[in-house]
Amino acid sequence: MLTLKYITENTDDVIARLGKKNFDGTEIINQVVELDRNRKITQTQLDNQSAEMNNLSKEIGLLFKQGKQTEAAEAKEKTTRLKDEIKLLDDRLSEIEQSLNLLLVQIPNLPHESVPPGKHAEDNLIERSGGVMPELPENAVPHWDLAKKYDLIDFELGVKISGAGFPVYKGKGARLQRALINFFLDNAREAGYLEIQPPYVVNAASGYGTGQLPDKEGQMYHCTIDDLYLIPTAEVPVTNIYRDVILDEKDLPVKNTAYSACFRREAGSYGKDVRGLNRLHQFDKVEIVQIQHPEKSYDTLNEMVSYVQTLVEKLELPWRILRLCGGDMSFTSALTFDFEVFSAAQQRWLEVSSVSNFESYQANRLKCRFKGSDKKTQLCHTLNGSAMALPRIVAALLENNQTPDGILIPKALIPYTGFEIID
RNA sequence: GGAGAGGUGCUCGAGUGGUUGAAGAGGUACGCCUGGAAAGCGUAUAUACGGUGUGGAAUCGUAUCGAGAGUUCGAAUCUCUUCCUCUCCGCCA
Repeated sequence: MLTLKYITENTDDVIARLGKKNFDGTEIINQVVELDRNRKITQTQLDNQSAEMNNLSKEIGLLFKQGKQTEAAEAKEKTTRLKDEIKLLDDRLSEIEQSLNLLLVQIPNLPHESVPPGKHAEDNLIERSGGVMPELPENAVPHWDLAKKYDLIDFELGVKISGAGFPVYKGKGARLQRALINFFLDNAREAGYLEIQPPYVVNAASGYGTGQLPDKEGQMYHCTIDDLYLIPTAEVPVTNIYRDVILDEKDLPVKNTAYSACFRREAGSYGKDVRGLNRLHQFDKVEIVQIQHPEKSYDTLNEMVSYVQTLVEKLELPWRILRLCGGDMSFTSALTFDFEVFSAAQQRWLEVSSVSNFESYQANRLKCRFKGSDKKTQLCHTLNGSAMALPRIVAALLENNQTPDGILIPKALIPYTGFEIID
């Protein structure tokens, strides 16, 4: 969430910039400013009363020591009134802080100045693109047919065991998954990321830390008996490593990567758009996370985008990078680049990665700070990106590389799969 | 799952109702000392919010000793709830 300080000091600017996200913040921001004013007044009053109380208590202690019982008893009586007032003020302060917090989590992050205006995905800017569009054989088919033909992925079996959206990978299909995971992890490690293997379930505090809770609760699977949530992405456990942490400036940037299965309830629609691997309840993803000094976070964002680009290039997929418009960006992001690869048989661009700079929005909620040589603590900037999500990559690989003889594996991946063709 | 012990600052560790935000030690930083280093000596070393205030600073107040609630004039210290850790037993990959 945005910091109170920033909102109160830049009120008009905040409202204006929220407009780019198609968010009318006039009312809510003014409420916040008003509440904050109240908060300060109440806090000051409370502090003063508490100080008086503390002084009185000390006096009483002294009086008792000196054996002045009557004076002590008199002083005691004075505290009754103070006590009531303190209780009242304390309650009021908690109420104000609660309301404030409730409002703050409803305000999205401010978009970076380079974010293009727009409301929908069509308004996103194509930043750059690359790769070669494949020429498919006449009888080319979408990946769900290929998966069946070569017995790589069994969607019906998944339905039997779990439900729709939980595919079963088999044989070379399963090996391809494993190969891609290792390929992505190895690349990330070589790019300087520390590999992490996080828990797949998290507690509520972690859910709040990265903003899945309270508003997006329905998107996560919830184990109610133990009040734990299945992670929708490794971002959640990995980022929460740094919850309530004060880093040393010289430890920045922190670069972490993690593979995890990702679980999404995603009450989505059915049909062509979500067929096959396009949308799943469980899928595999390698995530990259960086925590960076505020002054360097946009350089880091570029670095991460370039890194992801090397992945799609090595996989020899036609790709393009979109700079998301204000309306298509996530709630928490300041600037987001989406990667899409072209899935030739479906004739569609599929989103395979999303790389974002959250600036201090997420860090503020996490209380992830750093301390520099000037001994001041300030909020870090956090960034993350998928590098990458497997299902759509697999869809594109299958579709684009189909030949009459079978499906060819890109060169960079062969050391990982141990086979060159699926036939 | 049963029985017991415990959770204090960056770390270890003292502290069982009254200037204790917290002794002591270690670590770290800076300074002195040294030709350089070690040792030694000195100083500093939590966070948040609020007040006054500044070029930067500074300074005062409040809260925080796992978390939450309570008793009390006063709680790290007493009570309750809850979370977590450790030991023993049981169960189990």
